[in-house]
Amino acid sequence: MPMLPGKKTSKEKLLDAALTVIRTKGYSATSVDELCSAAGVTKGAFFHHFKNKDELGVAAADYWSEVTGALFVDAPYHDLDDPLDRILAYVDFRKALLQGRVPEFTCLVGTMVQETYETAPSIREACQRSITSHAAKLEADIQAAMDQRGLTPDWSARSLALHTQAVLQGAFILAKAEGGADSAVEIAAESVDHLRRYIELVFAAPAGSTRSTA
Amino acid sequence: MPMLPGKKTSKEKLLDAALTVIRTKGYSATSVDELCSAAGVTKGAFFHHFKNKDELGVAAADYWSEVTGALFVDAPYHDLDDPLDRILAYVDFRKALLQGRVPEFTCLVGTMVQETYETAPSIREACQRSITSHAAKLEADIQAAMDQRGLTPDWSARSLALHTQAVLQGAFILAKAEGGADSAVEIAAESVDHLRRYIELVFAAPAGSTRSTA
DNA sequence: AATTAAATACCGACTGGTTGGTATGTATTC
DNA sequence: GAATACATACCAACCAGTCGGTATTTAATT
Repeated sequence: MPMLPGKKTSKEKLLDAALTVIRTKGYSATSVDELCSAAGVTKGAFFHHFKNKDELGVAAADYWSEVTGALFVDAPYHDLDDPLDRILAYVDFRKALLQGRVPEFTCLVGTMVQETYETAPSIREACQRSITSHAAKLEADIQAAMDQRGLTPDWSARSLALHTQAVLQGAFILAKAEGGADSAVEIAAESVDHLRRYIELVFAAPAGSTRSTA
Repeated sequence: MPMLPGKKTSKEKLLDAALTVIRTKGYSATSVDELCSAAGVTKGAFFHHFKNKDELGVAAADYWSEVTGALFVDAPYHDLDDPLDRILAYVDFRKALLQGRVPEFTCLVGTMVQETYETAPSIREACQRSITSHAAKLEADIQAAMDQRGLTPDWSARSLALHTQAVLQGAFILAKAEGGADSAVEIAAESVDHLRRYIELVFAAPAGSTRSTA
């Protein structure tokens, strides 16, 4: 269906609106009507593209993976030679994204899965896909850094990759609880700082040896 | 209002039901009617004790602070002499609590604040109180451990205390996304393991790290 | 190139059930 | 007797989802 380029379809407008509205109000509190008026489309358009509200939730999670995936692919840190540098640059990049108001830098799938993990299995799965596929890219660099240093710790590359996502998701919750924009950003950023320090330490200190970090 | 001891009032029954139902379905998706039937009381009882649904949300957050506060006060790790041991024992205790099904070990206020931070300021504030007051108890031990070792790092005791809460909240989100009970618990526990390792490393004070001259 | 058929992309009024909340009543406690 | 602690019936607004209709695009046929 090649439409006029630059002209967004109703489906795209609805998905864009979903990212904003759901991150602001949550999934359950977001009504189909509100989504439609935010997107500037009618209810008929909504139910033409999505069988029901849950199917929009799944599509929104997938769309989120696309949008954020493109953001991280375009990020500059992939060029670095040392895999550990790439990991740390990723963390720095995540910290740099903590800007503006809370609904703008928080994670759609982290928000949605909290509300739907028991009541909407298809949405839960879509959110899990989004998180784990993102973590998998990081896991590759973590494994490379471990191999390069000959590290064989009692934790896996996967667990550390998921841990980074846990810290970020938790930082978002702290920011939401804080409320005010500036202090919320600060609190989230400090958690990311701790995460960065952990990664430095855990890669710097194989049993016994000490190494101060730059 | 001293009633027959052992006989729960409608208010208590509603608050107990709120902890379970809201953690399972989220705040917005939990209807007043459902709360009442889960608690075995009528709607009249609900609106006798709470002006509106949001006021129950606030009361539930406060109640959550009471219940969990009592849990941690009774925990055995307070006896330890070394403040760092107390911190690590706290983390171990949090890890030990990761048992059973997801709605049973996840956090009420972390769930609620995600949905309400923009739409219900009073609930957001109650959730913030709950998180920060809990973190404050940990912060005291962290500060004591820092003082004992003469550590003057570029992070504050408060930021590390909040970071522990971020990791836990993030671990809950990962567990919710994972779905299946066993693997969900495992993923959350591994994040707590990383947190414990970070605290050990950051207090290990290797040569080259900042130390005060006192 | 013109005509037609069929699929796609909407539109917006409508529906039946659910929602948070109210009004009015009564039984019990202080 | 007055406040507290419920109970029940009720309501207007809102909810997700439906349905018949129309405009537009694509494909097939002539």
